[in-house]
Amino acid sequence: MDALDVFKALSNEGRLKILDLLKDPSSHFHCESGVDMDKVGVCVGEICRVTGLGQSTVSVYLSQLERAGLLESTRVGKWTYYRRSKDAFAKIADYVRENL
Amino acid sequence: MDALDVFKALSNEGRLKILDLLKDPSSHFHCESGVDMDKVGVCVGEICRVTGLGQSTVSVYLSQLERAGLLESTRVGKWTYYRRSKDAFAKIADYVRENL
DNA sequence: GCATTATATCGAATTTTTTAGAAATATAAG
DNA sequence: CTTATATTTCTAAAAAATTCGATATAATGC
Repeated sequence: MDALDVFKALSNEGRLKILDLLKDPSSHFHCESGVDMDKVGVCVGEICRVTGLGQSTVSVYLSQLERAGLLESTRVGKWTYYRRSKDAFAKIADYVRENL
Repeated sequence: MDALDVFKALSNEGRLKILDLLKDPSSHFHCESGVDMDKVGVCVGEICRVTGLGQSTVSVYLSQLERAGLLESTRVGKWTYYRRSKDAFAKIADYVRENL
């Protein structure tokens, strides 16, 4: 885990907002293609729609969050679904408690 | 606690280095004025000397870290001694685990 | 093949952060 | 009160991050 990358990813309001929305996808987003958002994640376009941020901005944000290990993604057809990493946040909490 | 301020404070290599050095002051710094560094903290000039960073840079860094609640300071005579906050890091760890 | 849709990447303008040097402030010592 | 030292604040230039629109890539359906 690159702590600096993680903290940089977390030091932006828009990215924190996305992380928060992704805690409970089905209550914030809806999905045309019928995948289970709570399992597979949410596609880029939906995140744009809900946050009001531009498409390229959201795409970059999601890449940063994924590179830092906070999100995971799966490509299904033309959609890329992003979801929260299952254990990243507990690991970060442990890191903060033990190493920071 | 302003999480964004905390993560911004943590998203810089120099500031992370300072936090690390301040974990064990007496093994990295020495003190002319004879205060107990492990209790009171380390003065700005010493942090400049050890990190090699400019004095105004270090002063700004320390202010940012203090504003985010990660450091505390005490002025004694002409020196300002900075030390790690006793419980900030456990609180941040809890925040990450529960709210992020 | 071509048109459409979703996402990623590029390029550029804007904003923010970083950082150093200079000036200002505060304290101590003579 | 003057001088020396430690720190903070001011200023400004350089570097990095933000953000958008345009373009490129990838997948779908005709």
